[in-house]
Amino acid sequence: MAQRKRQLVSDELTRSALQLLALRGFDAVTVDEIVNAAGVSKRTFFRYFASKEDVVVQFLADMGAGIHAELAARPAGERPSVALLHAVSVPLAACGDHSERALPVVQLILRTPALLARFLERQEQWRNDLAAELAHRLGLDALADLYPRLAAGTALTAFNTVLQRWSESDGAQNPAELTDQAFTVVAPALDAFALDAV
Amino acid sequence: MAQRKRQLVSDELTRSALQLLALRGFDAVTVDEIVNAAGVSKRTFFRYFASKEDVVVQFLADMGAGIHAELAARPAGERPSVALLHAVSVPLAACGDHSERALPVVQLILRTPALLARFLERQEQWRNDLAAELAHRLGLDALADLYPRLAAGTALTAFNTVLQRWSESDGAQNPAELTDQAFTVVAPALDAFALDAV
DNA sequence: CCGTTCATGGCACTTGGTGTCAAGACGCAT
DNA sequence: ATGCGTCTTGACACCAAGTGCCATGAACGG
Repeated sequence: MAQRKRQLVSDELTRSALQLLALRGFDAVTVDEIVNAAGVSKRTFFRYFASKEDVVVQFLADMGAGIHAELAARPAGERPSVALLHAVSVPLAACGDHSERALPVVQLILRTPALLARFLERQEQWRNDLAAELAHRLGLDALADLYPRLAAGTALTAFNTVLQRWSESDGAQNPAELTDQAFTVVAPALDAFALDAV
Repeated sequence: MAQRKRQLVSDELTRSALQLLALRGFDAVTVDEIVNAAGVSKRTFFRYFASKEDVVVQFLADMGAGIHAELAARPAGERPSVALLHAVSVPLAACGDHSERALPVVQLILRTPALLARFLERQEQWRNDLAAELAHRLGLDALADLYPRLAAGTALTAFNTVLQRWSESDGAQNPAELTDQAFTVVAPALDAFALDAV
């Protein structure tokens, strides 16, 4: 029950924050304004979010866990390019399905340097997780071999490129379609190891 | 002459900053300490650098311009994978040649979240520049086609992976060698467009 | 009904970063 | 040498992000 109350406060905080930030831009809104709108104290805000950037980036943070989980769930023998395509497709398709909410946030992040920086920093973590998962799938050493990190990074490059194009087109382009296109370009590198093994 | 004086102040600032930051860590050093060591005012510091992070990241910022210039200088008909390999190799080889100075800075950046974030943010700019240059070389539309951005991002993924491995090995591994290895994995994707054209 | 626990709010404080202005150094012309 | 713009700097005040600390109050269990 205390759990639910926490969730409630957190939700209200992100709601107020995203509304204000999307409306007036990241730098023009102070944390004091956000907490006033949400009806809590500034001190409480920083108990829920590590920084002003976090309240926005957190909103997309689940995607990282989602990609990782999806990759782990793919069948063991699947080619890396196919497994990664599916892993990345799920959250991107979700974006396309909820453009109303997702698009403003994505655009805000991609257009605000401070937010982009934090977002990319988070992605480094995703990349390490994906690399570890790939290494596990292929029986490689995540630290010694270059391939897992390269493959994870390349997949995330495709992810970012799709997100960027989707954002720039104001949601006009279909994320799922863009993802497929991106992976047809990138797949040869992702399967490089598997092909070498053959 | 005023130009040289500016350069002198800037150099002294970066020198003092890097020494202190490498010694005690990014968060444990305040800007006031840096400017005291350099003998200038805090206000002057922020006239030279946009942020505390910048004084470190700037140190590597030239690499971006270097990569771009190198790519532009490659022969027109060269395959993308080869052109990008050379473009990325130059600054990485320079790192290997000056490990004494470069390694501590790279390690500081990769180990400090705030610095990593700013560094990656800068790289987004590199990525756009490289994508534009690639599009120009291949007669593509940098905005409409996915390939240029994917290729630029993939090359930078290789770049980052090499940097990371070099940093983690405390400089033991040879950057030039790592770069070659990374590009043998990644090359198939980089040449995907060229092969399609054939 | 009492004590514990936990989230919150308020407050003081540090630090990064900016606007403003006056003072000094330099080059240049008279 | 004198006077005049220009450019750089330092000092000061100021704002906003973020943290440590402690009192308070509400929910929960005995």
